[in-house]
Amino acid sequence: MEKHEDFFQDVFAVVRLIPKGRVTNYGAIAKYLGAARSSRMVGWAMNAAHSQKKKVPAHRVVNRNGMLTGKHHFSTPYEMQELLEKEGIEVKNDKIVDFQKHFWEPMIELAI
DNA sequence: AATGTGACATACC
DNA sequence: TGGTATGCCACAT
Repeated sequence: MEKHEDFFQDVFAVVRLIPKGRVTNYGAIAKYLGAARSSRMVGWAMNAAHSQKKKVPAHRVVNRNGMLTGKHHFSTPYEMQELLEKEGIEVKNDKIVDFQKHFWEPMIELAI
């Protein structure tokens, strides 16, 4: 087996697979990658998403509560919410409305 | 090698 | 409801 690529790259790959209008959380991604307890790393990977040449829809990744905790890391705090709303996701009080409804679970969608 | 960090998750008060 | 504490693990210095 080849050695794993950077954990970051795996995270980015999954995030890019998130369909438009869907969202997921850090824990789910971590779990999908086989590192269920590395949810923090997923968030941290997003921090590096900015340096990636390929765009990473980081706005589709929120915390377990559906809260836009990472919005401060965008160009503007509004960008994240606007992007989500543009995709048909309603955001109220920095929190996604009907989060479960829009939730996208890699484990299922990617049919491991 | 050791220490610090973090866009989380969970537990506790 | 919200602050604090702890576990967790990959990465930066």
